Amino acid sequence: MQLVSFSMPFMENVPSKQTEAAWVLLLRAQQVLLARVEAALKESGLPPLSWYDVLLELSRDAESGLRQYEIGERVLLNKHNLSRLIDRLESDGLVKREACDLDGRGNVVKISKKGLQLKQQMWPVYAQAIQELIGEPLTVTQVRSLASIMNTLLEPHTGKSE
Amino acid sequence: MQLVSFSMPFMENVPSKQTEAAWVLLLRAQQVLLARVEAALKESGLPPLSWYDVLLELSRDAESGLRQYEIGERVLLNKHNLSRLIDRLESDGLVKREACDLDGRGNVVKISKKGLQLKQQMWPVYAQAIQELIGEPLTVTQVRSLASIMNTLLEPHTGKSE
DNA sequence: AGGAGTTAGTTGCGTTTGCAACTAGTGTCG
DNA sequence: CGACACTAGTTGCAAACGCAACTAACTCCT
Repeated sequence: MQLVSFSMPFMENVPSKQTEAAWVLLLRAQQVLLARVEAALKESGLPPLSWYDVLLELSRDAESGLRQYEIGERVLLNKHNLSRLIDRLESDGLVKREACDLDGRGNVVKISKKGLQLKQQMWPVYAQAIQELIGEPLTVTQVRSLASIMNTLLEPHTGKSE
Repeated sequence: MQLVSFSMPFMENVPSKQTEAAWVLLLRAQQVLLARVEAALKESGLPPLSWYDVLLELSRDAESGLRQYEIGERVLLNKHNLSRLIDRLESDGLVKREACDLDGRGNVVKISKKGLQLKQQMWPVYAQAIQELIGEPLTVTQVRSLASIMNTLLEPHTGKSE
């Protein structure tokens, strides 16, 4: 068997075994953690995480409200799904769509009293899950390291020089 | 404003700001990365990642095949969805269900020639995406750190002592 | 042996997602 | 102004997912 320990130009795009392993672990861990969070919410009779995400963003601009596309940007949801997610939130009385003066096609979404209540009701459950799943198993250093790595992954250009 | 810098018993379940931030970043990063991988596959006219996952596991036991529940364990997919995922794979001729001698209710799933081909066709696209998304932006140390942290998250009991 | 409980896998149903087509209002540039 | 390109949001349809109910076979226990 031939060992190739030097870097070969035509292999540049192949991930190392370590990289591959890290990816697989990231995939699995996120999958498991997310499932646990969703399970915790459901166990408490609460709606899924995506609802919280939207409510949280809306609560940050409770008076002025947000355009749908703004929510989409913050929550990383495409407009098709968002449109219907807001339908559901609205039909549950958690948010309210209002016509937008400045832009006749769009609308402004505002969170309602009930929406704020639900958000506050979800937070403790969510918070406890985060603490159990991230805060407790990891050291403070690891938490910092995790945040830093995820930041790099989200903005690859701030990463290592090539 | 009152600053609380010492640990208070009744607040144990609340994540620190850092923990919360790390979780949000993890959520977002994984979401973005996964979407990019799926997009890369689709761009090349290839099926979604979940197909690769299953084909990969099956290729590891190509001759003997795997029971469905075994696949489910490895790929972290519940049986409901798995059953239908295998339906799709089978109707595309990528895998084949065979009656199981040892257990009359179950069946053994084996990968086909065509399945192996597809798997090999998907790998370069997948591999390049992993390299671009993980390998390139991160240093070797970060990759190792990422793997270690994800491992800890998957098996909380091997984490820090409390 | 035989009945209770358990496990493997499928199926039906309602919800959610993704994709593409569509409406309607905005902006731009001649 | 008026044609063209663009953006915000909705809707229809097909695929995928989650849940619960179901069949069938295995295990255990007496």
